[in-house]
Amino acid sequence: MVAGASTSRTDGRVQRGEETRRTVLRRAVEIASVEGLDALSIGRLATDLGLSKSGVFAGFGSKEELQLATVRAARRIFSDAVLDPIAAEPPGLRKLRLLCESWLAYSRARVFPGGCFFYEVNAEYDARPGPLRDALAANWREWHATVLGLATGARDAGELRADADLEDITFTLIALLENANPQALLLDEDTPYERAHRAALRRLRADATDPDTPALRADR
Amino acid sequence: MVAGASTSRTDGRVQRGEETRRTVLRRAVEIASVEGLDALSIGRLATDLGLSKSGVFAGFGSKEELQLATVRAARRIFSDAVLDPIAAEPPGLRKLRLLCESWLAYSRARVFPGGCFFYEVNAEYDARPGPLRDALAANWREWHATVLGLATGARDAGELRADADLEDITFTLIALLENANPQALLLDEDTPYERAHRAALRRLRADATDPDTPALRADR
DNA sequence: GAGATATTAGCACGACCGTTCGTGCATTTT
DNA sequence: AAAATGCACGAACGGTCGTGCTAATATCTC
Repeated sequence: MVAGASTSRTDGRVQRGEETRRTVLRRAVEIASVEGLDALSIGRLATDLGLSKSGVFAGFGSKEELQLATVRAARRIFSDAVLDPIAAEPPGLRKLRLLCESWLAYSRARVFPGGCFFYEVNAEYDARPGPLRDALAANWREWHATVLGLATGARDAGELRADADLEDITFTLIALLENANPQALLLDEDTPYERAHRAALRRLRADATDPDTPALRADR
Repeated sequence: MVAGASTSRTDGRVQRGEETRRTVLRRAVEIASVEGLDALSIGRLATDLGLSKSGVFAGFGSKEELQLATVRAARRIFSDAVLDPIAAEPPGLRKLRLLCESWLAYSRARVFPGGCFFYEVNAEYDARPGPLRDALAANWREWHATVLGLATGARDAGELRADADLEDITFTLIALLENANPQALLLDEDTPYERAHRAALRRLRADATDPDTPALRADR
């Protein structure tokens, strides 16, 4: 009791439990990316996955906890899809550019069937106080800090001008990326991704110390 | 019957009906801007407004029709708040800049309590086929065409370079504006509006024939 | 006035919601 | 072998949902 540290070495029961939790969350993340966190319903998840409603419920304790767990699961997926591929890249302008491309590929490839998970749920909860908004705000700050960190790295590497407003650059890049998503989905087009890519490179070039660096060629 | 053209000159009955419809829609638009079109419920609207559920229902015929009417109502409010104020302005770079400022003021002032109505509902329905998505896509195209039209006006006035990519400019401006909204709401900050404004001016300046035109001074 | 017409109210329906409860079952611990 | 643990089940709870029906009410035409 002192430290509930042990479910022995390997408990097949809890292992099975976590497996179902994962199954539920995999589906939950899909639904939420298309229809929002409000559209998550325990009964529907149960039906979709051939489980019992009470079983699904028991795995999370409440609907809100299910929603929070869904956000956490989405964060991991996002991180795997967008951040991991460029993790090994050394700081610099190239890394920042690769991040943009990685993000666009992530939205384009429909890693979440509804496009960017966070675009959807941020819009859903940005004006509704509560634990969900708090969690989403934290995720946002984390994402923002990541981009800002890469921008800082590029400046420290001497590839962005010393007086560049890194916060403004971060804001602009995120805006361009995020906005490609709804436009591509709503109009069923691919061009928004190209425009976002072009515009992002353009913005970086504007504050680059060497606008002719291979990472920033205009390519028309 | 030949032409159902007449509900006489002034029929107090239908007038009263339209009045309640307006009342319902005013509330519906508020709710939807914060919680989305899915969160609209006939019973809730009735309770909120002291009407009967069936009364509200009868005014629209179906939930989907209520949602579509809500979108139309929001479109009018948006147009009044953002477009009307600059309608008299002659085409040119200044008008384009004023549009950006008008939009930012609209989001900032919470014309809709949940920030930009369309940001919310586009995210909600951009991945869900159906009449609602179609209506939202049409609205988007209209908005896009408006911005593009102003950009074209600015170029035709000789204030934007002839070879400027107006589509890219339009995409970028919209992205900057729309993205200020969720960030301001989610983090409860005002700075995103300032960043969006600065970034929009910056983008326009980049393709302006005379970057020192008063409409585009950097102001720091 | 009478009668037509359009808006609103009252009520009931079936479906689904989140949640609670008691139970069965497989696994781990003793 | 017995006890304890943890997951999943089915049934049921009170609510709310959208949507029909029918009746009452207000306003029009005549």
